[in-house]
Order: sequence, then C-alpha cells, then structure tokens
Amino acid sequence: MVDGSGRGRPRSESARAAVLHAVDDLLVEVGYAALTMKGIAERAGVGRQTVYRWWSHKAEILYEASVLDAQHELAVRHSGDAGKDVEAYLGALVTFLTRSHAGAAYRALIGEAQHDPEVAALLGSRDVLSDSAAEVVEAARSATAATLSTEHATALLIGPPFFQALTGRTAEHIDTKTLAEQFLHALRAS
Amino acid sequence: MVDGSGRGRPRSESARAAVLHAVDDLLVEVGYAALTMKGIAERAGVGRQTVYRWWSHKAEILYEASVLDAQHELAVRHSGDAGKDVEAYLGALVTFLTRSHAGAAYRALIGEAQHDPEVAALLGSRDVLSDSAAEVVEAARSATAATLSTEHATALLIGPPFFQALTGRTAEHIDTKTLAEQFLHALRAS
Amino acid sequence: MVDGSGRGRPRSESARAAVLHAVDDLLVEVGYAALTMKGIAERAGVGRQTVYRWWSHKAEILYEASVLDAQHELAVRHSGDAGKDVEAYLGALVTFLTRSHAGAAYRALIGEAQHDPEVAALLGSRDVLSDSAAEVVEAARSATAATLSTEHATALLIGPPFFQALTGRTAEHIDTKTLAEQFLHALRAS
Amino acid sequence: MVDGSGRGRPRSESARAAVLHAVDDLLVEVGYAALTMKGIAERAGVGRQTVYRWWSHKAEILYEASVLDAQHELAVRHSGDAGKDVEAYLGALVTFLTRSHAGAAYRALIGEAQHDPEVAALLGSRDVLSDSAAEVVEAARSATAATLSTEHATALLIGPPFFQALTGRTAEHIDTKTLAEQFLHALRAS
DNA sequence: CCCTAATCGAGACGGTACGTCCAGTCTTGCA
DNA sequence: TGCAAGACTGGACGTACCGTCTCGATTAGGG
Repeated sequence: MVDGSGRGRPRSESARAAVLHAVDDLLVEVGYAALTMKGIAERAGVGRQTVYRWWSHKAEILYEASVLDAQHELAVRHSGDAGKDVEAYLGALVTFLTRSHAGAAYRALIGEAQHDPEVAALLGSRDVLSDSAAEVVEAARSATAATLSTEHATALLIGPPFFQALTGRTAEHIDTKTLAEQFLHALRAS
Repeated sequence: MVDGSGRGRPRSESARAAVLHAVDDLLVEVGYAALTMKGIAERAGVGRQTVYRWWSHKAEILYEASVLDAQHELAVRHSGDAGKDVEAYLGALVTFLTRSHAGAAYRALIGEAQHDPEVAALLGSRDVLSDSAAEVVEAARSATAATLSTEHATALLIGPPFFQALTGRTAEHIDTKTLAEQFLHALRAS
Repeated sequence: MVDGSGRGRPRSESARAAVLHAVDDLLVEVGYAALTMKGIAERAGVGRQTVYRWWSHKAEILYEASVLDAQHELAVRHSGDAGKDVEAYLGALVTFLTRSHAGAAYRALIGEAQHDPEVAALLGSRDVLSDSAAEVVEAARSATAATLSTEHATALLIGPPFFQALTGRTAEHIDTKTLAEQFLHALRAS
Repeated sequence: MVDGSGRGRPRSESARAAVLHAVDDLLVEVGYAALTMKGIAERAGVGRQTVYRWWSHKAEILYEASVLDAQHELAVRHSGDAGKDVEAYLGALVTFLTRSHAGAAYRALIGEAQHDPEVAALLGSRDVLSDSAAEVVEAARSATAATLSTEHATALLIGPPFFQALTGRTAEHIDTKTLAEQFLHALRAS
C-alpha cells in the first residue's frame, strides 16, 4: 500500500482509466473549451467527487492522459547521422503539433498555462517537448562542437515550428528540411 | 454617417473606451481566467448588453484593447545595420512577451486560440508578432541575400524566444544577442 | 388645438391607432404574459418612446384598446320582460368572458389588477362589467321591487359566471338560464 | 425512500421550507409583480438552481406556500343550522379574500392564471375555494332539497363576494348576511 | 466474522457567469 | 415639437458548471 494505512477501500484503477479515457475522447469530440469536469465524470461513468479526489483541474487530467502518448509520438530512433536525426525529429514534431490528438492536448495545455499560473506550474520548467528533443539536441551539439546551453539549443530547434503551429499554420506550411539545415548551421556558428 | 443609416442613437464612444480600459485593467488585476464579461461590464460602468452588442468574446475585446499597444511596443527604429536591428527587435520582443501587459494579453489570446477556433480565426493568418517583425526580416533578408519565404524567416526569428516565453522562461533566460547572430547565420546559409 | 400650445408636431392619430391595433393582435397571438412594450411598438411600426409618451403600462393600452369592444359586446336590447333581459345579458356575459377576444383582454386586466395596484386603480371603482349590467339590474330591481343597492344586485348577477369563468370553466359548464331565474328569486326575497 | 431510488443526496427539507417562507414574506413585502425567482432564492439563502429544481414558476411556489393556510383560514365549524353556517362561511371567505395574506396569494394566482395557461392548469378544475365551500354547500343543499349540481351551487355562493373582491371592493362593501339569505333563497327556488 | 475506514456512484447543495430579453430613458436626423 | 430608429444602463430570465456535501452501497484490512 502506498498510503499511510492500508485500511479502507483502495482506489479504483478502473475509475482512473475511465476518466483518462473520457478526457481523451471528449477533447477530440467537443474541444478543450467545452471540456468540463462534470462532462468528464459523466462520460467516464464515475462520480464527480471521484474525479476531484484525484485531480484538481481538467488540465491535470489532460496532462496525465496525454503525456505518455506525446512521449511516444515524439520518440525518434538514432541513425548516427545528426542531420537525418534532426530532420526526422522536426517531422515528428510538426506532425505532433498539427495533426495528433496528443498534440492538440499539448497545445491546449500550453494555452491554459497562459491563463492560469497553476497550470503553468504543472507544466513545470522542463516541458514534454524539451524532453523529447534532448537526445537529438545532444547529438547535434556534439556533431557541431557547439557550446550553447541545452535550453538555448532546444529553443532554436523547437521554436520555429512551435511558433508556426500555435499561430495557426498547418503542416504544409512548415519546411522541416530547411529548418533542420538552418538549425545545424546556427549551432556551428556559435 | 459611417454606418448604414444615420438614424437612431449613435454608438457611445465613451462606453467603448470604458470597456477597453476595463479589460486592460482587469487582465492585470485578476488574470485572463478570472476575466468575465460580467466583470468587464461592471468595471466599465456599462450595461452587459452594450458589451455583447459590439463584441462577441472577451478575446475580441482584449484583441482590440491590446493590439495597438503591442504594435507600439514592438516598433523598432532602423539603424541601417541589420545585426543591430535584429538584436534590438529581439530585445523588444522578449520584453514584450515576458514583462509587458500588452504581451500578457497577447499570450492569453494565443492561449485561447488553442482552445477556441473562433479566437484562432480572429487572430488570423498574420499575427501581430509577424507584422511587427516584417521590416526587420526584410532588412535581414536583403543583407544576407537569403531566398527564404518571409514567413519562414519570421518563424526563424520569432520562434525561439516565443517558445521560451510560452513555456514559462523569463527574460533572463533568453539570450537575445546570440539568437540574433544565429538568425543571421541561418539566413546566410540558405 | 386641444393642448396648451399649438406649437410643435401634433400627436399622430395613425400611430395611436396602430398601437391599439397591435395590442389587440398580439394579445390573441402571444397572450398577455408575452405581451411587451417593445413588441407592441415593433408590431405597430412605431417608436418605443411614442408608446411611453401616451401610455404608462401595457394594461393601459389594453384597456383603451378593448373597452369599446367590451361595451359593444355586452350591450343587450330591452324587451320589457325582465326575465328575458336577464337571461340574454347572462348569455352575452358568458360568451364575452369565455370566448371573446375583448373578454380575454378584460380577464387579463382583472388578473393584472390583482398583481399591481396601479392597474387596480386604472380599472377603478366601476368596472366595465358593472356598467354593462346597470340597465338590466335596474329593470330587474323595479320588476321585483327589491331594495338592494345597485352594487349588491350587480354582484349577485355577475358574480357566479364571473367566478366560473375565472376559475377555468368554459361556457358549456355555465347554466345561464337557471342563473337568471335564481337571480330574480334572490331579488324578490329581499 | 420516497423517490425513485435512494441514491444521491436527499432533498434538503430546510431549503424547501426556506423557499416557501421567503415567498410568503416577499409577497407581503413587495407584491406579486415584484416577486422574482432570483429574489426568492436570495431571500431564502438558497441557490437559484435549487428553486428551479423543484418548482417551475413563482406561481407554483406560491401555490404550495399558501394552499394550506388558505384551507385553514376557510375551514368553518358546523353548527347544524345551515343559515348560520353559510353566513359564517361567507364571513370567512370575505376576510380571506380582502384581508388575509393567503387570500392575497390566492388572488395573485387567479390573476396569473388569466395570463398563463400553465398556471391555469396548476389551479386545476377544482380550486381551493370550491373545496373549502363543499361542506357548507352540501349542508345547504340538503336543507333546501335543491337539485342543483354542486358546482353550480358553489358558484352561486362564492361568485358574488369573489367578484366584488377581485374588482377592488373591500370587506365593508360586502354584505355577507344578505348574501347568505339570498343564497338559500336561490337554492330553494330550484 | 464483524468492525472500521476509505472509496465508489449518484445527485442535491450554495454560488456565479453565461448570453438573452425587456424595461424605461436617451440621443440622433427627419418631417 | 413629434416621430422612428436604435443605443444606453439596469436587471431578471433560465441554464450550465463549479466545487462541496451527503446519501447508500461496496470493498478492503485488522481484531
């Protein structure tokens, strides 16, 4: 038992799964703005209190429901060639941000973080995107002998497509091949 | 007369100004999440219907209230030196995104656009940031003889600090001097 | 000129008629509860202020619009035979209260008078029904040599069908022939 | 359990009582026209939704709040003497209609029923007054061997003071003693 | 095998914003 | 000055969701 005393009825794992599933479904069906705690509980066939017992915000549920998907979708295999890895990563990133359900959840969370400091704190200092880019960035850095901070390099890589996705551009507008080249050039210059 | 017919009581300019002013104030005082149409109307000393008559969403009011400020804060004088201009612009951009009230409004709107397609449509295909960068980008492009699209170049310039600001970094974490150099390097490489 | 000064544009008789007409129509179409000053003005093709300039309440307009119709519908010719006159009057009264548009207006006004003292004052001490019964009551009184007050006799005549109509009974439930006989009996007894 | 299933939080009896009490108070204080669902909820210290959950209209609340009082105020003890019983009943009726708070509520409801068919349906085919008169009417009918329908006899009894009260007369104008005699005369004649 | 305790679904609770509607007033230009 | 038009402040409407609460029922350990 993880809590202080093992007494009392244990948490229902099926209820937890039903809630996470319901959030995923509802986000796609009605969008983040129309996503409500009430709606989530009803869709999950779960009491309202049960939701509040384990999560504080819809953002928290959404985070838990989508972060694993996000990590999975953004994982790229190493090829040994930094250029190819960067390009592959950028392709996965753009697909994630503009086409994926998990990406829609991520954008919604970033959006909510601009409104609510509590959500901003939830997303924390290292976000999912930065984490996903860590290996690619490290490989690119050693290939170019750049001395930049990881965070700066990450921003250079993620920033441009992130900006384009959040200001409404679709995948077709984003030239990941050129972005990959320019990213490596920029690293080499520093 | 500017509207269809000169008949009927004309729109009250003072009511319009009071609403825009109230939104500005309330955004700072209570934050976007706690900003309500009811609260705006009451703070402005204006009937609720008067707000709805001219604006559909709080995002629409906020847009009208902050876009001029944003344009003003992001305007940079030309120096003839593309490097200095880019650096100056990035400095202004980071200050705008992380410290300015108008920037907080802008971030809130970008956030809301991730939740609500109607707000996404309001922000449209060319956002305030892209517009503000247009001259600097053009100057940098002619200085480097780059052949990139304006939009791509703009994303290259704005993207990195935009990503950092929206994922919670403060101005101190953002190295605009290096970003400026890297931006010009990237342009030259293409 | 009938008012103090002949200066300025005189009252528009067509506007007055349009308002009264609109009230009559709307009462039938939407019922008293959904009858609004705004709706009346729009239906009449008249400015809102014009309505308020000449009438204070919708009850006041309705009163002016329906009182003539009421008087007309309740007028009964004398036959010389008090019994026949009473019965004819009661028949007209029941038709008025349960089937006529003017009667619906009258019931609505009586209803409103129970809610609003100002409307109660408008209907005054002698209502349309009492007035309409005056001649019949007088004839019956002289035929029976009764010494009752006019008001008491009127209540005796009008009260029973009035009660039945206002508590939802239709014309079929009201036996005017028997009521007429009983009214005369009651008069004779006093 | 009295409702369908025993699940969920049971209805709060204190909230129900507070609402009924608030309606009673507010009717006296502000009158029926100024009686609002919002005002009732606030006065009762109850959420607005709680009111709407159990009642559809202010008329429905008022009905529930006043019908017991009405029945109580209109109950008359039997004396064995039909004449005395009728006179006592008419006295109680006139006091109820012209002086009592419950009577004001009843008049307001009758008034509203003239405006709104839903309220008319609520008051139904047998109203409180008719019910209260049932015993007296039955006694009078057997004392006079009258063959009238109960409803007709009830209208004869209640109608005259009902008409006088609803057209603004006060108790002083209503001669219950004479009305009682005339009612019995009318019964005997049929 | 009960006892204690925490969870579960359900749904009512007090509150509050929503967006709409109407009241009654006002400010235009035209007649 | 009256008039149609229509914007103004103000406030009730009925709905929806918030986060909390109180039910009966369920499901585990510990005595």
